[in-house]
Amino acid sequence: MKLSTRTRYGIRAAIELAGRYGQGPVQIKIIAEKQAISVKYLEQLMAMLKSGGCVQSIRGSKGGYVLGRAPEDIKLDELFLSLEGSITTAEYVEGKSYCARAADCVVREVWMQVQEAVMDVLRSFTLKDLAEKAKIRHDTLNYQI
Amino acid sequence: MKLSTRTRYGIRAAIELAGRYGQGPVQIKIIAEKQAISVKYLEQLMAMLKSGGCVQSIRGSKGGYVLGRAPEDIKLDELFLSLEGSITTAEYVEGKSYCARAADCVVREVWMQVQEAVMDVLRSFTLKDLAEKAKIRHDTLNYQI
DNA sequence: ATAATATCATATTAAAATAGTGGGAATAGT
DNA sequence: ACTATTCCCACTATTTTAATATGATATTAT
Repeated sequence: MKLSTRTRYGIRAAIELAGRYGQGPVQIKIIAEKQAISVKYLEQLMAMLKSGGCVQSIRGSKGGYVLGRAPEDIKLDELFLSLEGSITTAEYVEGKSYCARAADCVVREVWMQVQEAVMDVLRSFTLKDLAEKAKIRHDTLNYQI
Repeated sequence: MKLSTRTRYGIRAAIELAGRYGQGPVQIKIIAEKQAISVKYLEQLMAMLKSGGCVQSIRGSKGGYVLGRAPEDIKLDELFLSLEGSITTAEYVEGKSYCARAADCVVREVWMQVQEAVMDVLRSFTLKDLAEKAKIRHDTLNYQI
């Protein structure tokens, strides 16, 4: 139950897209460079985000990636699920007939609550929030405003 | 960020101990049998729980494991940390000088909140709670009270 | 058309974490 | 002494993570 770089990279990439929202497609190599992620690895992460519906792609020359919706409408829980999946496997939490052992059955309720709590926190952040915060810090750091 | 069997098994083993609290040491093979976990694997999990201070061991014949404290004083967050460690690595969340990239720095706050939320949920459950619930269900299932 | 620029798809690899297995030493009760 | 138990360490197998590599496919520009 460690946080994977997959998820960290993926969310950072999405923040990068959010920061450039409305400025046309952003190429993977731009994101990879800015966020210090391998281009080929990032390709796979973008594919996951795309499957999840958070981002869209434009193929061919001058193509790249754009957010599927406005940054203020994309919350982190959605990105997280696209990249990481549920923290508990579907069979485990959602499975109905899993109460063979009583302890197992009881603990299942705990994990369901944990999962809900995680999702609640992630739902409270939008890409817009994070992109703006990152911008402010970035500016502060680099240009000493 | 999937839930590992290590943690699921470990917590179930602790519930088993809680259900037998005050009845002397419980042998690993008893727990393993009741909870359908490999004896040798469980040995390692018990060692982790022991290091974390949640359980104590008694060596030699008629030995076994007992809870380190009363079941009502042991909360799940403690067991979780013993088995799984922090969901984010210490360097990452607790590291101070990690703001090389602005996006990274901003997202760090998210993971800190996630971690706190998880711990809050786990802190709201004691082993006594779970052991009792498991017992009730067990009885209901087996003896049709 | 052709070339250039992208994503897309798939396979392979390396390292780490997870999930176990096995053999015996140390310890305590009888 | 014998037995039952934890303890310790090493080993293995499987899965996941984190890439890397190669080439196909789509789109635009010239």
